[in-house]
Amino acid sequence: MSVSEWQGDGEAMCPHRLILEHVTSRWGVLVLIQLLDRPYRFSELRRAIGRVSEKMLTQTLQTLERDGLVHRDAKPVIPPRVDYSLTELGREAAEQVRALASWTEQRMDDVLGARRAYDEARDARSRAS
Amino acid sequence: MSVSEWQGDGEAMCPHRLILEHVTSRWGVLVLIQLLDRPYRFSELRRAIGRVSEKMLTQTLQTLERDGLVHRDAKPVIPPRVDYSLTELGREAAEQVRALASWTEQRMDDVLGARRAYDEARDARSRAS
DNA sequence: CGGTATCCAAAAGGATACTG
DNA sequence: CAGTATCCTTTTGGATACCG
Repeated sequence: MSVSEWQGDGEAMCPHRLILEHVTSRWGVLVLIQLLDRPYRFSELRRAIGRVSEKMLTQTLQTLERDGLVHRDAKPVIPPRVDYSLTELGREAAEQVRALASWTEQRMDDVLGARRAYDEARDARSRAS
Repeated sequence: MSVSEWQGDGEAMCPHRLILEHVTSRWGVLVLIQLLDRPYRFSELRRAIGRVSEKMLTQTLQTLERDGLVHRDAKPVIPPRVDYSLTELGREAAEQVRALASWTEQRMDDVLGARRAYDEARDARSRAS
């Protein structure tokens, strides 16, 4: 499968790439993984993820809901209560994303080591010049 | 301007999320998947991905190289020739990313259907009000 | 509580010119 | 060819105020 096969036909980006970008977006990744645990209320989700603004969380949830990955259950009570959960489609995506996140966690030390080596090599080069 | 400056990522965020963001970044995803195929030269990679500026491709490759995911092989010839390939670490990451991309492709129709349903429901609601 | 609307700052990204 | 450097535009994201 070639990357260029996903590209748009001139103006818009191809749908495949767009969906992938929703799923791999900064907050999309975190929301999907968090919801694998269990359903969350809006504020609860915000606290669980941490350092996400109301605006970005709203935007992310709406995008994921529109793509059919997240189910939004707004209960008509006072005060309002809205629960978010994964659809079956969302669970599939979330599991892929979680696999990637787990890999990242397992291999973090290797990456950090590679970074140190890279930076040291760069510093040595700049001293030599 | 130093590399670490424009690469940003000053140690504000936890390393785990940071690595994940490099791997899932817009161009990072495309580069990793493309390099799963075989090593590529810079311009060759640029053509294969398409619609990526020189600047962004350079930036992405440097970030992935620093994280130890991509190997850069600059041959001291005229004209310059630089080959990029995946490291073992990079191959592991790329395979996870490719799995996610494949899922997206397989499930694209479901997502597009969900979107149509969402938009129609929203339009119906706005007409009713 | 769970949003929306608005404004503003910061970061990403593109175009162009230039270099070894 | 494979980049850097610079300038500029676009997008992203946060802060704040307000609403049902």
